[in-house]
Amino acid sequence: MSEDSETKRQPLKSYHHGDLRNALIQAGLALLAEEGVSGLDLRKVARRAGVSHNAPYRHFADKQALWAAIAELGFHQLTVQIQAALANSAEDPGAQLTAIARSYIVFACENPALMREMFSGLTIDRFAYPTLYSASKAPFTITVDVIQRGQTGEVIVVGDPVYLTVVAWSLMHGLAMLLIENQIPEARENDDVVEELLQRCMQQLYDGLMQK
Amino acid sequence: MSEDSETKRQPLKSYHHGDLRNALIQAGLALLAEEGVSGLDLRKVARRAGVSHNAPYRHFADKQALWAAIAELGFHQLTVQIQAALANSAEDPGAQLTAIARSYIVFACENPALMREMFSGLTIDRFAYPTLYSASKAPFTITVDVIQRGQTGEVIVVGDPVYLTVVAWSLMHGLAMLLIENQIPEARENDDVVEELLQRCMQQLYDGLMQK
DNA sequence: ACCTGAACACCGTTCAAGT
DNA sequence: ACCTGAACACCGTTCAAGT
Repeated sequence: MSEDSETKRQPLKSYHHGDLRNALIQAGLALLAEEGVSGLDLRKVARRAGVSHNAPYRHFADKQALWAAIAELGFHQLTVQIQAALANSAEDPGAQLTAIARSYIVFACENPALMREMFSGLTIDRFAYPTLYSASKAPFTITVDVIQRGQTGEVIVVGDPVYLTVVAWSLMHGLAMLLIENQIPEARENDDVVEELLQRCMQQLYDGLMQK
Repeated sequence: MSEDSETKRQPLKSYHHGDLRNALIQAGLALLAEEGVSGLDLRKVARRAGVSHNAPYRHFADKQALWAAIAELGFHQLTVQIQAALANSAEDPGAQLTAIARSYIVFACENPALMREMFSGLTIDRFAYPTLYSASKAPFTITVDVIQRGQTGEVIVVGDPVYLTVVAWSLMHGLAMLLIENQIPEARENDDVVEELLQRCMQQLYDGLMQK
């Protein structure tokens, strides 16, 4: 929440509060959590940050650019949570993949509006916001690594690790998005059911769906 | 496109063109396809339908209600395509699941903005737009049926068919959403890669990820 | 019933100006 | 450099009124 420990130290307080860019992003995150995607507007964000309605234009070309910066921070937060989960997980690649999927889904359920914003079409043109685009790929890259290590240890089947990662990522992403869209009403407000769904998804992925 | 063959017959032409409600939905679909989600606004939709900017309020409580109606039609179109694909597919449950997934992904890639609108949070409160919510579950229900038939024929593993469907649906939904968000750049504008990804997803789902 | 025109509050963006 | 106030075009919604 307060990432400005060193910038605050200097008495530079240039005109307003030293780091308006960050203040705007934080205000946007807060509004997203409180009011959802439809509550996000530029003037409201500026008001919340305590500046006039066009101060943001000093830091962002337009509304979309601020939205992109918010989404980018979302991807960084998600990546941090995934890495923390991996650090606390067993060496077993199966357990690691499940840990990644669990972080992904917990993050989505705790930040549904942010998650929607992150996957709202901002990265369609992947060169429009290059830092957003590359931030969005970090979870993918982490998963590729885990799968490669699993293959080296002969725990995971052979095959192009990128393709295998697309499969695993699609599964966790789909479950996350269906959950926040409330398409699986049994799981609404019920963490046990969410965990059960996660377990079943991963188990089916590991074992396969077909009768052997 | 033209679903008004019988309403046009009568000379009822009440005031404007007999079925404004439908004309507004069609105009919205067209705008969505042409300009994306951000191009959707109520006044523009009304203009395109040839009516004043508040005529829509005779048919929809507010902007969201029209958006919900558009999303609902999207789910119906998706359902029709899935059913058509199933009708042309072999009896084999594996082939049928792949056919469902292929329709789902082709629909998403051909209508990315509509797909985003369909899963944009409108169904979070699943009682806000009940017909939208029930329309959104049709693909799920169809998949449950296929899986149940596969279990009866002892081709698909035993287990709660609803849970198994959540797994399969998450996988196809996740792949579809990642594709339209351009998170898998190799697949951009390349139908062969999309088909390859689909095949790998389904194969991995059927066979399992782990070394046996 | 169904549609229109005027009106209001509000948003995104621009511009000239202030420190 | 960074911020403000006025201005413009536009949107969502409401209301009184027209056929």
